Amino acid sequence: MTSFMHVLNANRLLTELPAVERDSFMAVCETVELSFGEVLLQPAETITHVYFPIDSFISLIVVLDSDNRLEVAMAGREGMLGSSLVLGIEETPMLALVQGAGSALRITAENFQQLLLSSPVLHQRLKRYIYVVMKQLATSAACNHFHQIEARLARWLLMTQDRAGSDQLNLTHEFLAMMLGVRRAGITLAAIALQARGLIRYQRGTITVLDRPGLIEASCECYSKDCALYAKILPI
Amino acid sequence: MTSFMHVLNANRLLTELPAVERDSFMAVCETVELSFGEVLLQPAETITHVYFPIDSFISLIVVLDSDNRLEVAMAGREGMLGSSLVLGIEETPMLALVQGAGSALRITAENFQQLLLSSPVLHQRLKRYIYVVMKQLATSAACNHFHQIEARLARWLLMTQDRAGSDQLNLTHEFLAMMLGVRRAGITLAAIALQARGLIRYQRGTITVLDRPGLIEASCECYSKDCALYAKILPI
DNA sequence: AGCGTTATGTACGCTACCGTGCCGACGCTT
DNA sequence: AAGCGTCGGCACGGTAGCGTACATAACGCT
Repeated sequence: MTSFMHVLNANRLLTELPAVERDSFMAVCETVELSFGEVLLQPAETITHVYFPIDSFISLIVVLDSDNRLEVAMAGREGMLGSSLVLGIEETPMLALVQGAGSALRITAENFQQLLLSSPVLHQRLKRYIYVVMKQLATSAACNHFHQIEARLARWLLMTQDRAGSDQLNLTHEFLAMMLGVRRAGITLAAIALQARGLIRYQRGTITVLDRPGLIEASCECYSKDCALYAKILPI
Repeated sequence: MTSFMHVLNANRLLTELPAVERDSFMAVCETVELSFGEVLLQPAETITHVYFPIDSFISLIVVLDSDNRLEVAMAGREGMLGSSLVLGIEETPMLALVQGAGSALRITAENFQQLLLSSPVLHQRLKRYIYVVMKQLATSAACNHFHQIEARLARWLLMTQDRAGSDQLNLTHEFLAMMLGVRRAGITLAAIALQARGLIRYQRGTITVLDRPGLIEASCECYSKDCALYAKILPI
């Protein structure tokens, strides 16, 4: 039970719940292991389960067509997958891809909707989370439009590091190119530049963050703004 | 009273409300005139009023810094301004600029939050609206990233025409450049191309849509997708 | 009619990024 | 130890859009 509470507290949306709500939550959730590359939801698919990552994290990707796809949001320990159920919508807007393997708490859509009715604190917190996501989506739109690959790459690495909880990230240039919606060669050039500045080191599918403050310096302000927003709207 | 009902029905989020909810709404709302260029909300400002446009419409703009701004959403007769209050958040994520003069229904933030508690149908409908906006924000991010100015301009004109309810739009290239986050000269070239194809005609701050189907053809699919999404999630 | 203001056309060199394709290097498998 | 698939470096020409600047044209005011 204590260890289960520990698990609950590992997702930041679930901390600080009153005992009653925590018990209800525990009664219906299960722990699952997510593996890298797993597709949890296809765009416009019906949501069957809601996920609260613990040490895994998930990329939310807009698929325009077979050639054009772009990651627009991430959900790790600080977020969730399936938030549209909070709005009463059972379809998902985007492709959900497991980007960091690990565990997550899972609830069926039905149980989740029941739970919301009897858990005002959780419900309120999740609505606030949706606001954060909305604002981040809006900012991302502008960021992807105006900022250059190198700065966006730096931002992306920082966001990933936060969620992975490690300075070693298993990522290929190919994968990064898909996330940022650019050429693989474009990532290579940006990565070379960041490495030359001593901010990262990489070889064959592994990127190590060497100088986090330097990487923040190299990223656009969108990273810091995102962090500040989350801290403001969803404190602790 | 009949005319007031007419006004209520003029905003698509307010149609089809049960009589009780409509009465509560009418009791606290007022009609206001919005003039072009008026700033209704600065980013991160506290929301004092919620607006339901009737024949006006509002641009929601992300301001990254003084040079970089980008319109990411529009609210006309089909939408509202201040939806974050539905999520229990009193701050606004973006700059709200009146882009089409006209009238709107207005409610104070306080009254609006009261109203939501006693109006389940309205509340549900507004949550669905938030979902639509979220998905549109995500799609916009990808659209602005991948699609070219000419297609984006066509899309933007169509969206504006829908909300203005007229094929005559009062817009300068300068203004369009700000909305799309591109150079004024870039708009001029795209506009020339669209005019050469006989889709629009323009002179000194007025753009006339001549061939709507053709313009849809020239736009990216994001326009049709947006329309389809709204129709699916918020029918009638 | 004349004048200032605002809107649009156009031109310049420049940059970031594209699509593609090739090569070498690494590391896993057998 | 050899082989093969994956990953990263690099190079090519091409293009969309940038920043800037200046010229022309329409309108509105006196």
